[in-house]
Amino acid sequence: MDILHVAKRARVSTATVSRVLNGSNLVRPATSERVRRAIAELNYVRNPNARSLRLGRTHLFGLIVSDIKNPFFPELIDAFEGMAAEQGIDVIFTHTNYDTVRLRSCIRRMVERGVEGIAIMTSEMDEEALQQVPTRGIATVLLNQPALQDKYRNVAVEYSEGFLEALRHLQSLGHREIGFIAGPSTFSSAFRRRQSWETAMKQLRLPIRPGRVVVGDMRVEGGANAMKGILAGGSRPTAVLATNDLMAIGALHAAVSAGIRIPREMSLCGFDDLPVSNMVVPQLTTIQLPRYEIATHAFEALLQAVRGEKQPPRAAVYPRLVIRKSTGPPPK
Amino acid sequence: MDILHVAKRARVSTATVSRVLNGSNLVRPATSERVRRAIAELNYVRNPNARSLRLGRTHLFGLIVSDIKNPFFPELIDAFEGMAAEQGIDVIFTHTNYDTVRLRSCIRRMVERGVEGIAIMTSEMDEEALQQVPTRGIATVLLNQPALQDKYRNVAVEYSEGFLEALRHLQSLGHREIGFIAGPSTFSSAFRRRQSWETAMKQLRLPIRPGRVVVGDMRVEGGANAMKGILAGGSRPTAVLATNDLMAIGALHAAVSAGIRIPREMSLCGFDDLPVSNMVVPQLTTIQLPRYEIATHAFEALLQAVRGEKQPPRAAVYPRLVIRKSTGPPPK
DNA sequence: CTGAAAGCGCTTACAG
DNA sequence: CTGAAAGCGCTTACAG
Repeated sequence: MDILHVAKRARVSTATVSRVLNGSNLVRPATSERVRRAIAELNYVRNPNARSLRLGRTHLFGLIVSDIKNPFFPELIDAFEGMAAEQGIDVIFTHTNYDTVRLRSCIRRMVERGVEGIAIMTSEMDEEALQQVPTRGIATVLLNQPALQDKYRNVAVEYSEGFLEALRHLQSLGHREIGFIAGPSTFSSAFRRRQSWETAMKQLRLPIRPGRVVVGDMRVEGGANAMKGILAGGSRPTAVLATNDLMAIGALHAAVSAGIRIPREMSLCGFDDLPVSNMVVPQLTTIQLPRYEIATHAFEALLQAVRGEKQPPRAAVYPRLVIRKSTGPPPK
Repeated sequence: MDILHVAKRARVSTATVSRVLNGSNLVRPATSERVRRAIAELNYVRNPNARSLRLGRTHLFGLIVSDIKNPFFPELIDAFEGMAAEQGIDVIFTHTNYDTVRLRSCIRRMVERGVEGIAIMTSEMDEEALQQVPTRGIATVLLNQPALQDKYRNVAVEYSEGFLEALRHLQSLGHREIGFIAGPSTFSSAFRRRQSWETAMKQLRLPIRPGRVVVGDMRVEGGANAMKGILAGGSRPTAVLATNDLMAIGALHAAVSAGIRIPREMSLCGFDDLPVSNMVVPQLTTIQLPRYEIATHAFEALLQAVRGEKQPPRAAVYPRLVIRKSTGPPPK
């Protein structure tokens, strides 16, 4: 009953204190001033639970990512949290570790906590886990889940643009024989990237040779192994594209260990543009996934939903090539 | 009044529903079962605000870091969040961007949200910003703020151990002329690291020469510039230690650009053991700051405080050397 | 084992 | 411009 303390000290009713707290303009300036002083003197902070209970609003968003240790996410989280802070919204944060079961419990926790919106920025998805959400009328936005975009807000990633750009770059440098380090096709995003690569290859009439596509585990090690596989193969490609930067870096290590100089003897291109890709020698040419934009679209979608504004046209995000030092003309 | 819905459907009072919800054992199994069914059928989720208001507990912790994009933090956040989830505690998350003013508003937001504990894992600190916290009886734990450890719980980092170990390693390899890339002494952690380096140098009777200590901005660029400075100087050290990995990587770049091979012509050692340090070629020898342990100590301290357990002996964390490929014997 | 009722701290129509 | 009072959804002594 803390607001009562303030009220007594300022010799007004709790209603008046509440009005001051909420910036109502139907309080006489002098009264308002008295209340303000009492608040300051008492170092009063209002109880958010009572307020939320009364108002039926929590000003809380939930943010779920796969794995905060994956350097893809921090910037996204950073941007999301920043925008929320500006709107007076707090965010509770959780990660699934790429585990669908954990996804469910993450969602449940958020629902129980009474969030008004959830951004599920994970690559793994489980439609059943989402069932509990719409029931409660909680706004939801997903990352790159085209299959679900009729039911939930979605931020789509248009991979093909990025691959086309990268392949054009390589082609203009003179490359034709281009390998690909894919991710496990059980990861929907890895699967989608591989498809986009193939489409782009065909569109540019570049040959897709058997043995030129090797699968890695999405981590540095996997990239190194994949590169070893490529090098062990018969005719060696003059350029290699990797599904993500971590594997591109692994591939770089393997190539260097095998005495192959990058880019003089082979060009290498990653995908994501993680901060690391700029710290490695040679700095990695890569396709940048615009993380900041993803965060912005996701947050805006939630904000609009919560405000009851009509749903915006589906948000999409376009990867772009960042040319650095790991690509160059093929050896003669 | 949603619990009433459940009560009606199960033909009991709200008190009974509440008891079932809270696992009270004074409910007849049959009744309990009926209530459970009603809850499931109605897809009921209890209102956390009403509950918290009544109980006076929020089961919410706050976590403040400097900058989530700094690779030092994600693992810490990850571990903290994981332990919280296990205890049924949610965490609201915020970052200061190394800005003391933002620190204040971060703390304020957390206090207003009613967190039961705050972990302030930032290098910058502002004692005044903390004033508002203890007033409310909110448990607080800081990272490496020895000056404040009588008033707040603190996780101390014992830098000297790490530097001694690294310097011994270099010394045993045959190095005597060792340079240091320091951080701005306005950063308390950079200042502390520099002091520890000096102490360790003296302890091992290694010479500290003028011009061998260069200051960088803690980022990759700063490290590169610092290394250029060192190379421009007269007598070149055979080994260089950097205050953090990012600057060590910058130094590596600068050395490579200058045609200096690492470690053959110069040894390089970082500090932090960021994931990047293992991805760079050559892989970086570095002093590992145990992020997971920091998170554990911080969380435990908060948990104990909230549970009213008596304060544990001050927690400390010891950096350890990780030897990789960037250090070796000095050139003849 | 179960229910009626008070109360957690706030906000807001309603009345003046 | 201000106050008295109801009510947000829960939990828990109290009484039975």
